[in-house]
Amino acid sequence: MFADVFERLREQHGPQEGWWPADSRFEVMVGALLVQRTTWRNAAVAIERLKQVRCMTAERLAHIGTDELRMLIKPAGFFRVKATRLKKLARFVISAGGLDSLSGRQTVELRNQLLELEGVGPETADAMLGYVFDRPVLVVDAYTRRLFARLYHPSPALSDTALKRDAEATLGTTQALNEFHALVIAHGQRCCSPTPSCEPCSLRAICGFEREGQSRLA
DNA sequence: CACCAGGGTGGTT
DNA sequence: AACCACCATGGT
Repeated sequence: MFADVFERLREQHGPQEGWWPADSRFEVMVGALLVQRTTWRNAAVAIERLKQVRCMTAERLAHIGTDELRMLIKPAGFFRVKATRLKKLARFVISAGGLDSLSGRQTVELRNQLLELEGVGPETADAMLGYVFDRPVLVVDAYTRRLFARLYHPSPALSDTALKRDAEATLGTTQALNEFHALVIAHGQRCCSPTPSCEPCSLRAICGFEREGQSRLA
């Protein structure tokens, strides 16, 4: 299932190497928080503004004034809660002894510690594991659920943990799982809108189930 | 104008 | 466990 979908997505949208560009791993962590429930476009503006004032480091973020931080990240939306969460993230990284120190921990333990952070749920934790700590995990987001709900239709949708387990067992490597996530988003942004409109889409048999009656791969 | 975007939290039933 | 309101800006 995952290998087949991966092939078709890559066929249609091309390789997604170099997705999630950033100058540092810490910048990826910041981006993972800032992009929550907004577009990458808006999050990128906030990221640029942080870099312009040299605040894209754990040390600077931990000490910057909350009001100033709020103003800087305002374009990303939810700026009050996100400012608080960014400062807690920065303090966590510092107290842990830096990202290299965090990298030495077991994956399950690291994931649980990320989940303890305010504002870091399952998806953000997995994004950090995959794109910061090089761990082979599937990031399950709204696009992923929507695509596979349509794929399995009319059968009931798989749980997030079931999707993760299958994808991680099938695709295996961090690179493949990260690229798969990028492909799902690229596909979702073009074809799999909330209201299916996959006319030009080669995965139309999957996405257009409402017009086709049932989903199918063949 | 309404709706959506690469979630998460806290409260209620 | 399944809902709900809330957080807030910017594009279509």
